[in-house]
Amino acid sequence: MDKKHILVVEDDPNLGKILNEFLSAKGYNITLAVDGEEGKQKFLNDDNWDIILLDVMMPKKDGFSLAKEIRKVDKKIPIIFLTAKSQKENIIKAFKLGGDDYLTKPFSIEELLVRMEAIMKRTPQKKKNILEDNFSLGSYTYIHNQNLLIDFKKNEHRLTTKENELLKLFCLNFNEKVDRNTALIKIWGDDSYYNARSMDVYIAKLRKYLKADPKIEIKTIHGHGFKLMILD
Amino acid sequence: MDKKHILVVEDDPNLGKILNEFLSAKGYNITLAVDGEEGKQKFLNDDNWDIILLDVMMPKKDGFSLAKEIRKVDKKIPIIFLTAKSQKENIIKAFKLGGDDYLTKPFSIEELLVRMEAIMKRTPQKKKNILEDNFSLGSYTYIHNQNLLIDFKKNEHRLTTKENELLKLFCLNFNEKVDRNTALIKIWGDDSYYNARSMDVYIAKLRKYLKADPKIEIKTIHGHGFKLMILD
DNA sequence: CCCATATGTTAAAATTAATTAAAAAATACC
DNA sequence: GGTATTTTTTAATTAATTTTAACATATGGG
Repeated sequence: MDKKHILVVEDDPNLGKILNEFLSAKGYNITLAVDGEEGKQKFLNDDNWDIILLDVMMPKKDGFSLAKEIRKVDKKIPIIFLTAKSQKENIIKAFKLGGDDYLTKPFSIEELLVRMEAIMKRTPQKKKNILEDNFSLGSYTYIHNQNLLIDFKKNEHRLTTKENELLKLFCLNFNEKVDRNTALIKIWGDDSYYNARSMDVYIAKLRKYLKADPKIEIKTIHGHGFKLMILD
Repeated sequence: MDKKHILVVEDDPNLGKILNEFLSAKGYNITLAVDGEEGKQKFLNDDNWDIILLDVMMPKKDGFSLAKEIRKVDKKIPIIFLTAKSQKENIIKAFKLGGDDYLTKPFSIEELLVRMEAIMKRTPQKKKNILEDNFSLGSYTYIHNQNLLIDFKKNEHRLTTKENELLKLFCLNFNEKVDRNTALIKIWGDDSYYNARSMDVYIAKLRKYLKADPKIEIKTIHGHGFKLMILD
């Protein structure tokens, strides 16, 4: 799964709910905590967060204190403060504590979203996004940065850009489902009808390249996407 | 290296002066432009910027248009918008254009500073923008400031201006994709059809020069650009 | 079981890139 | 200042890649 994980620490249940619904709908994975203590628990409980949204005024432990504690163990995780007060000193303090942004309530939730995304685009991916140079795929060897797919007889297929991007995406998600939309947006930029048909053409090409090894399969998950896997 | 370079594009001379004095005092190197056109000139004139501050409403070319043009040649340089209006649509637009922050005037200059620093802390250090005089490229040595490409047999290719600019751009982005548009705008000044054809001719010339070492490749990324890389 | 919709396959069309040669423009030389 | 030389651009041809189209087949809900 490559959903981003967001920890939201917010004591106002209304705002919490709105954030949860909106951000979930945008494809994020939300965890909600209702006070600073719980926020800390949940933060420590997982080490897979992509960004943290912190209310400043909260019961038990305020957002600034929590941020300070988070920064002791994680210097890099993006933190955005959400707060009712917006005195200058507070803003400065928020950034000095290592915060990445500071929004004053009431804020536009869309603005929050674009600000989050702006920060995350500058944050290195934590994922196993790196495919080894020589990826062993059944009896094939796949060298993604050379667009090369080599079979056991050393026959080389030089992949085109699109073929390569698609195969790379499948290998990065080996044994996991890749949604049609995910692939379309990542590779084609949008998921229009014709791009979808184009992708189907490329699926066929990849299957043709890979058919020398009957154990390798690009399985169709009807209505959802594909899964590259090896049968045993 | 030492001082960070900031390009400030702001038509209000008072604000320009304040920014200049304050940020200079904080150890930054400031370049001021007073309208969008001049901003573009200065931006293209140097490729060593760390961050850009853009007023939105300006004579000749507004900040959003300038940002769009800047993003054509540099996807990563941080951009902060400074503006009098703060309608929601504008904020969203600013971020969608690839902006990193959006401050509404009048803003606290200290807040601007901490926001700038928050963004720059997430921005990878620009690579040694000045290639070493002797850049080792596979079995070649490339001396960019002498337009010289020397192969392992000490044969020298004297590069023309365009050949040199293109190879330099590829070396500065070694192992990374260089978009066609980026190259066209940086080297030819605009990305018209004929300039694109001209660039293709130069790509062929460079490939010819480099073909003595089969490990060096200028890889085509169809629909996007090129990537200079060394195979292993 | 039927139907609407989604996917598979192949071929043709459209777009984009590579290559080579010739024309035009810029520069250097006398 | 005019001519030779070099550099860059334009043009024309070929090749590669991607998209569109047309038709075949499969899937799952009703």
